[in-house]
Amino acid sequence: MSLMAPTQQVKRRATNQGAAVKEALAAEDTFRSAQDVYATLRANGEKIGLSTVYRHLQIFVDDGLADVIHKPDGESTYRLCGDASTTHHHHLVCRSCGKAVEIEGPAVETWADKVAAQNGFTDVNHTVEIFGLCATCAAA
Amino acid sequence: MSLMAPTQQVKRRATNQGAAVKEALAAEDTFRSAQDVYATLRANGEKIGLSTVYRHLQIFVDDGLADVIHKPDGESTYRLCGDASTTHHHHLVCRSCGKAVEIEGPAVETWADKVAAQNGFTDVNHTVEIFGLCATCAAA
DNA sequence: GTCTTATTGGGAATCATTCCCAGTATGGCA
DNA sequence: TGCCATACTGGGAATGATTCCCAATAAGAC
Repeated sequence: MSLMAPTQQVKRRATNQGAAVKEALAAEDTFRSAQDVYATLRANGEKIGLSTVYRHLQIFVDDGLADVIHKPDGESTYRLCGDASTTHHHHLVCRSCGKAVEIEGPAVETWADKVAAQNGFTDVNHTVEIFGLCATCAAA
Repeated sequence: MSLMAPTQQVKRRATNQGAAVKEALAAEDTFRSAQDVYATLRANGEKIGLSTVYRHLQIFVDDGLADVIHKPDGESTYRLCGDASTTHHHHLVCRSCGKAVEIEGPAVETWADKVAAQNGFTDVNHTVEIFGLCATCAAA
């Protein structure tokens, strides 16, 4: 989402908690809320605080390691994304299980820029999320 | 955004408060938060409660009179939209002043549907919002 | 090992939004 | 025109996610 220049890595220590959060996210290819990740970690016996989970999630986003999407109900959900920072992309998200598929739409990008320019808008970015029911959830 | 069948109007009374909220929204073509609308109304001497503002805003949305967009920070903002219910459209929003321009992108619609179908997703809908700085705000 | 300081976590604080419910006002009806 | 059933109102409590604060803890450099 950020339009800043590539975030330069700040000095950052390697901690168990940070690794745990990353692992939790890596375990599934779905968008998960901070609360959810926290619950999972605790249930897993991990010793970690909620604040810390939020902190790391935010760091991942800042570092371009994770994508965020805000569910319609306002909750923020996170997911690790391979080369998210290098490849701008969007998501097709299952509104039931959260499973997400990365999608690209070059046409959409150019369309967005064009429309913005035509209306005199600058410093533009956009959000495109497609919600639906994945095959699995639809069958259930 | 809803995929339901056109909401059938429930019996609904005409009240001063309801009218006031609608007027407040109609006064400007920008997306405004409930808190914002509430503050404006009160500042304007209107006798109305915060709950009531939220209530009417939600009603407008349900009735297809208004559009909602969730700002990246999670706050919900509302704006009256002429024939929103009949014409599916998106918005180009100024991230500074909230001013919004209605835009259409037939290509985006079909693209979204196609991508979803290819991935086995059903019951699909999507959100597309473009944020930027309008000419006025950019100049300031 | 020691020291500097980033990191942690738990509880308080914030904030938007929702809930609850007794009081109020609208619309229908006689 | 007056009355009644009930939709609407609003203030404060409740909720829930997220942020803040800060003393205790633990990386990592020398």
